[in-house]
Amino acid sequence: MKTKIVFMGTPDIACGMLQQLIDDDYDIVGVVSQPDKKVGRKQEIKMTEVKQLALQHQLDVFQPLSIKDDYQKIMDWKPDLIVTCAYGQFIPQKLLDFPPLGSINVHASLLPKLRGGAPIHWAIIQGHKETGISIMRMIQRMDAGAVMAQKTVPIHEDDTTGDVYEKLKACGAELLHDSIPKLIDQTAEFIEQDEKTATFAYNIAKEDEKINLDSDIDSIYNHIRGLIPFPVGYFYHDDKKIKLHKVRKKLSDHNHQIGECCGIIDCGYAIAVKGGYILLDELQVEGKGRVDAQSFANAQGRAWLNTCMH
RNA sequence: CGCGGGGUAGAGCAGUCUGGUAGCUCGUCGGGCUCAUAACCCGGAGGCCGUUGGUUCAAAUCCUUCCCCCGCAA
Repeated sequence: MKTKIVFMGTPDIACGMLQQLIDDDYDIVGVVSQPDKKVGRKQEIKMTEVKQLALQHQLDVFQPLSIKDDYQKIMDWKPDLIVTCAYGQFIPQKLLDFPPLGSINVHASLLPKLRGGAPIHWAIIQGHKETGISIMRMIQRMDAGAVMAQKTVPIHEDDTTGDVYEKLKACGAELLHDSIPKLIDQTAEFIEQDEKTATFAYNIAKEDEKINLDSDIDSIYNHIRGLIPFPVGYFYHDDKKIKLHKVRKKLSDHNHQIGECCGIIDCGYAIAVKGGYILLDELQVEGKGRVDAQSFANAQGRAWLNTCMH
């Protein structure tokens, strides 16, 4: 008899895990996701990525506004196991304890480091050289349950959050594929996390997206690439917001002011900072479209030469 | 009716307030210079100035209809 699983997740990365469960042919008795939200200027209703994938496979989808009191339906599905990944709500202990095989979570960091909602972003912003996937038992405290499996993934110097995200999505699916059989045959070993070394990676807040040009070049570069492709970092020119979609860095001595626009260097639009230049390859001025460095330099960037970003 | 910016040559923009010859940088094509070049010089092609209606002798520019793109807020 196939193991009955309820999957709970919301954004795209969770789709990697759900897809793996589908490929591994488990009996997915239901999928739980956050309620659909209105997005964009037109406030159109958008289904969560997990819901879209679930519907493609004719799976039952449940979207409680608050799962705190609204989870009877999940128990009615009678799962043997609950698998979550980036669901977005705290799940009641009663529900976590309900499945015979328990409830596990796939988290994109090497726990106990970077507990929370944005582990990939913060791993890069903080300049980590590696991160990974952890699969652990769910408990009430966020990402604090005993770990049963971990796998490390390297972060290269120029990786963006998008790059690492892709690696972790694949890595997570693989680890999940290997882990569930161990739960089923009771061979899984759970190791408690060391609370003393726990760190946190809370969701990216508005103020986290503002790039501080006064920092050193590595911190700035890490900060920017950690926010690519979403939500994207920015700084200002006068009162215009400049979004940074694609950048490089160039270590170099110079006599420019911090934030000064220096025109095209190595095919990128150069902004002087402590220790070198941030080379913008793709940027976007508030109210305008996304453009490459050369296009920007042809008009706006030319007018801004010798003025400063901040 | 949430607030705001914008639609002008293949790309990025100026010009709009104050109506009167379609402009800049890049690309592209041709020619020149050079040992050579992504450099430099000369020349050319390429525009219903988003759409509808109006005002005017005359509209990219002023008023109006609709469409589309973007930033913010949610």
